[in-house]
Amino acid sequence: MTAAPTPAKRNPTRERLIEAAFAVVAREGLEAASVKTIAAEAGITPGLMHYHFPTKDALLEAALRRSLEAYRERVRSRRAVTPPGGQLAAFFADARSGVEADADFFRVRLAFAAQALTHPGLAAVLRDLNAAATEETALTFAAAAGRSTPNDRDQALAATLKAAFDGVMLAWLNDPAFPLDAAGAILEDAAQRWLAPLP
Amino acid sequence: MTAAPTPAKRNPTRERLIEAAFAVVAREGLEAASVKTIAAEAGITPGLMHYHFPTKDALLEAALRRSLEAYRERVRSRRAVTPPGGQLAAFFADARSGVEADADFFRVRLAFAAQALTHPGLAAVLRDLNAAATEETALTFAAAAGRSTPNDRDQALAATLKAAFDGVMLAWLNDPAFPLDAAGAILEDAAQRWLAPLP
Amino acid sequence: MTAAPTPAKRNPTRERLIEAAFAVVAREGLEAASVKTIAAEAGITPGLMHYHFPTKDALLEAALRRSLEAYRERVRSRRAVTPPGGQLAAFFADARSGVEADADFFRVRLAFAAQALTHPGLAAVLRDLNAAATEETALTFAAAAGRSTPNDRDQALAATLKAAFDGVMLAWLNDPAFPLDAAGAILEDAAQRWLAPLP
Amino acid sequence: MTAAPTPAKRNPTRERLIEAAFAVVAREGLEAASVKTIAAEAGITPGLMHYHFPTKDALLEAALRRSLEAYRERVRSRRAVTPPGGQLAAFFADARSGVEADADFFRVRLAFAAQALTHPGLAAVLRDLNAAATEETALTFAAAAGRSTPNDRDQALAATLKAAFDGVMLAWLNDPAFPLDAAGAILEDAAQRWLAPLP
DNA sequence: AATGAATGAGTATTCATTCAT
DNA sequence: TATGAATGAATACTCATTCAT
Repeated sequence: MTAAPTPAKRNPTRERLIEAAFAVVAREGLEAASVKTIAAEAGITPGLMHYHFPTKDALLEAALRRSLEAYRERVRSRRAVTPPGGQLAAFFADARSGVEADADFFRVRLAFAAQALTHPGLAAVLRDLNAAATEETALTFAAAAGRSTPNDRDQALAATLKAAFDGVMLAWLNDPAFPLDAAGAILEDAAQRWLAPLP
Repeated sequence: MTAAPTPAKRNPTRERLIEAAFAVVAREGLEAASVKTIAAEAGITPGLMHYHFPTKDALLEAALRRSLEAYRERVRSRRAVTPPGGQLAAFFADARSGVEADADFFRVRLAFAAQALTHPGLAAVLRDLNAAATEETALTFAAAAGRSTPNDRDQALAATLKAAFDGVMLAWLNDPAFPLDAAGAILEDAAQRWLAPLP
Repeated sequence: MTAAPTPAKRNPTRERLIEAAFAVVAREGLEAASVKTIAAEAGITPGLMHYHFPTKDALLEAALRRSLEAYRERVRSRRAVTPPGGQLAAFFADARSGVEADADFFRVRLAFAAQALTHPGLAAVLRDLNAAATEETALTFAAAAGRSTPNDRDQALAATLKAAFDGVMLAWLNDPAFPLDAAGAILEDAAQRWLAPLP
Repeated sequence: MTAAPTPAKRNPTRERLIEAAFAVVAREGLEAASVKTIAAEAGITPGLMHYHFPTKDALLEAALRRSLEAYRERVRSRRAVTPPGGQLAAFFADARSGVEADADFFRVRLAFAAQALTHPGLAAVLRDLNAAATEETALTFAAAAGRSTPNDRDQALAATLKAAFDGVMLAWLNDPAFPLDAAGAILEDAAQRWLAPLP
């Protein structure tokens, strides 16, 4: 009895294209992500891209979707292994370590976010996946506050902190001198205060 | 004795080009900001652009610089008219109202921020002007805390809040359902707590 | 003893391809008749086309040949059932009704006629099959004039009327307001006068 | 006092493009009329074509329009110089000589007629210009019959003969052995009979 | 007999830039 | 200052064909 092959094994060229698109956008930006460049990165012919994807934009969207899903998966798996009580600290440690580890991911997301301002289709993808990631984060905060399901405050906090971290990433990507540690501390304070308001 | 003419009067075509570049990027994004489109917006011929600017990128950089200077000027003039004691509240009211009022400015900045990831020249411009804007904001926070010059904590807070607001902008531009009011409250809390830590 | 299978039964895929090519050319024109489109119409894979035909042009030529043979067959069978004396009237009634009934056939022929101007191979096919169809028509005219074999005048009349009807088709296909009835009457007059010149 | 420059002198590149498009379509067919080929024929760069015409189709349409206008002008000027009474004979002599002289023009028209079956825009152009040419021919027939303005029968005859001649052209272009003289005689008979029906 | 993947040449179009006037 | 014409390289995408399976 043979196990079902993974998607990557079932269609290796398609996977290589998605990874190549991600790599090129992360390294050189969306502007440089021509079909020719992506195909070269994937080691294939430009024409073949259009066999696997109807359009260059379809490939880029697939790459964005894939990278955001991977990000969400990382957040989820961290939550699963973190003991109750340390959730909030773990989130921040995580986010801050991710700042350095996942620079490529944020770079790609920034590129798409800028593009999305004028591409409604892309904007919808970003919106959907941001919502999913925010929901994931809200669960973390709810758990930190001892709730099993997030309430409105948890949702708002999750959306705000996610957006704030994105902004911090943007600033840090542009200027490595950005005070990352202080930013983490400030935002962590904000989260704690919001979750447990003073009497 | 004749007064020095304003820059706009001294070289009206150059000014029109800068304004047109800003308008096109704000409305249609960097991708659509071709020389042809910008020239049409300015009411001139594409060829003439190269008389006033050596390259298209030089024009775009000028437009970015101009828009950031305008932003900085707005922040500065607000600080001048705000009575001491209300500085912090004013900053937030201002930033939050600006969220809606200055959407074009943020749109343009986001477009350039994405571009800057792979354009060192642009990145330098953004870095310089971001630093200036942060400095301006730090002065506001210092004043709110009764200091005449900002200390390190003021600087870090200014950098963080500026970045956080940028991220909130990004999220809100992508999804109008973003909880803008809650984000403002959370970040204001963070600022107050940071400026006046509990004993 | 088994009867010989019809061509269509002997090689159904090949037949489907020929019919699909005809359908696509009739509906969307030669320009749109790509291998991909024809294969989709036939419900097969583009690659398979090259198993049944060496090139795309060979398939198109087969489709043209097939459609002209079908047309010739229709003319022949009409002649067989038309009583002597009514041949001429039948030919015109037939041609004029064919104008509306066989629009697809004419559409395809027009497309190929244009193509044939620069494709000697196609031109030869059209020449051969036009000659056969003209011969068929000449027999009709000879019969109408009481001759068992066509003479030169019958041949010339057949060639001319066939060409004239083609031109009328072309005009009518381009502009449905074309006076089809008057054209039929004019050409019928011409035929009668030519077959039975005044003394 | 300088005379206004002719259009050709005022914009020579545009004119060269129109002539080159016509020449390429006449010589090699619409299929081969790529921007690259046309530009090479005109001695310019492909990119420049798009400076003078928004689209390849716009250029081809201009070429078609120009050639049909030239044809109409030829018909008109013949009518002007032909003495009354000889109009009909002149028309046929003319048409038959045109068969050989204007082969390029007919070739181009056939190519466009085939294309027009699936291009509504082109079809409209052909319709308009065919109507104008038919109107011109109807004037010739009316004059031959001693009328100053064409009646319905003149119109129908003009439309029919024009279409019939187009069909004859098509046949003759495909097969030089086509009996052109007989066709001319047959159609001339038809015209005379239609214009002056027997009592 | 049939598929799906791959290629390489070809398509129209856009672009920043140059330059003579 | 300003224009209009011109270039050459780049763009996404299509196509007929090939081939291993």
